[in-house]
Amino acid sequence: MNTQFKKGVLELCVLVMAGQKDYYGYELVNMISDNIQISEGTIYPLLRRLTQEGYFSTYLKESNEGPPRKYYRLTEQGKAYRDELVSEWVSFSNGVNRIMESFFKGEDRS
Amino acid sequence: MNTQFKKGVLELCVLVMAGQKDYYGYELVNMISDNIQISEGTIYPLLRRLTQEGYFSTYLKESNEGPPRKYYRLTEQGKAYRDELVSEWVSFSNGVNRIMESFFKGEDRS
DNA sequence: AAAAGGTATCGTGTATTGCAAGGTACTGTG
DNA sequence: CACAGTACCTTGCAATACACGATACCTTTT
Repeated sequence: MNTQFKKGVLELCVLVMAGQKDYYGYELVNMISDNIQISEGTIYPLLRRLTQEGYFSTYLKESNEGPPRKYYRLTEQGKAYRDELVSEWVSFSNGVNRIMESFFKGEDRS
Repeated sequence: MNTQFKKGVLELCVLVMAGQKDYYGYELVNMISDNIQISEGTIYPLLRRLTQEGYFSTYLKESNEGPPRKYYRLTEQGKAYRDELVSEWVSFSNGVNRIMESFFKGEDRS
């Protein structure tokens, strides 16, 4: 899997997912890796950065299956940033699709 | 515009576009920037790298509107790489869409 | 209680790549 | 000649995914 495709998009995914309800890190890792090939070492630094930037608040909660889990809650600032990112993503992916479509017309890529 | 979204995707766009017919650099810059905000400083180094990696062959052609144009032709190796990238992009963007869709259900993002 | 295995988090260093900024040079017009 | 438009190129910086490793807790087994 091309690692470059993931740049910025994983941030978008995390923000969108955490906008629905609070998740803990390991849970996000597993949910994302069901759809995209990623490793833990990618998500944890990302969550830390987004928290430092004020987009997440965190709290700990005990678990009966292991150590306490750190939950991530999207702040108001985080919601605004998420909406901005989503909007940019829609605009960008539309641009890419326009390019791809017009150049695949009548092309069989044999 | 989030610069991170573009990582890897511009390479994909250039390869797909040049797969149809030969283009010169300035032409590619203008065509892409009609759909996505980019600058020359992004595309020229990209074309040079892809040429060094054997995905493009180049030739010069005189122009009556300015200096000679350097045309880029996709090699067989380039076509194989392009097809691989396209396949990975389809797989990746489907994964992202699955995540986005499932988390925007019933979400009004007020 | 010691060992093993799964759960959960965090930090460091590296490689890739988009971009701003700047430079070179050719052609045709005023 | 000056200027605008065309066309190409290079350097240095910033962002960030990932590999790798470390820490630590819990439950079950021996």
